[in-house]
Amino acid sequence: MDHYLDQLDGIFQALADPTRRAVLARLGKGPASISDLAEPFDMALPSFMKHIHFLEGSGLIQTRKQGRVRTCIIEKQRFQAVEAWLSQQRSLWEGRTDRLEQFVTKAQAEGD
Amino acid sequence: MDHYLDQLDGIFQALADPTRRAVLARLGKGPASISDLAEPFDMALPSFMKHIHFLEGSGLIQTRKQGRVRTCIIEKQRFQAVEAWLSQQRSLWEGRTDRLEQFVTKAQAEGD
DNA sequence: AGATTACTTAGCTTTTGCGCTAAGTGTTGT
DNA sequence: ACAACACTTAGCGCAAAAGCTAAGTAATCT
Repeated sequence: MDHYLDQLDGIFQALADPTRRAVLARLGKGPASISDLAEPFDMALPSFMKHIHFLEGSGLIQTRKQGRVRTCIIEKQRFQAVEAWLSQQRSLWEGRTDRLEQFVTKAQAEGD
Repeated sequence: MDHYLDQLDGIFQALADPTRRAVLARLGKGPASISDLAEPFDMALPSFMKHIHFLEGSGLIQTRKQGRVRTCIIEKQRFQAVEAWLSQQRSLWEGRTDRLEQFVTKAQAEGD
């Protein structure tokens, strides 16, 4: 299950930017096109696109182009890497070694 | 409760570096001095100190100097900002608006 | 066909992150 | 007193992040 903790650098880095977190919040409600996502931000489109690419590179979103429109969707499973890391960290405070395993097992059972 | 989500930039940025996550993992087991913390890393001390300062600046650790030794401890409450954000994000997927509040209330009740 | 739309690519600038060395400060051990 | 220890400060260099403008491509509309 090590792979849960593998790409944390990129994930946390992606989450460190408020524009990108806002995009994730928007995508949490459902898919959206680049234009729709970019609209609230006072930013040139190429600049905004870099955030989208960063999010896609970290695996937190997926995108697909149909015609001239690229649609973005959130990748919920990716957030489990963060939850797993938090859980592992917590297990250290609590002096347990079984919590990460519990979390992962539970998450899988829930089909999340 | 907005303050839970306020300093996420710094917190996520702090977590985006493997050296810093390793330091947090070490501190999860208990306090340690700068020298102790630095020992496993093949890095000049001033470079390592920057990581410590970053962690302290983000509020994830606290430090105190006694004599010539600076001791670091982890700030567990700070991790709640991450949990709160995750919980909020999840509430979007699930179309609820009450989950963050539930989480914060529960965390406080546990005195965590 | 031609115009408009929705990105996309290329390239530039500024700021920040992360490493280094060299030298400095204050504390503790002998 | 002096040496050793545990940071601390100052400053440098390189790479990546985060913004911009200008120009390009492909799809869709009229």
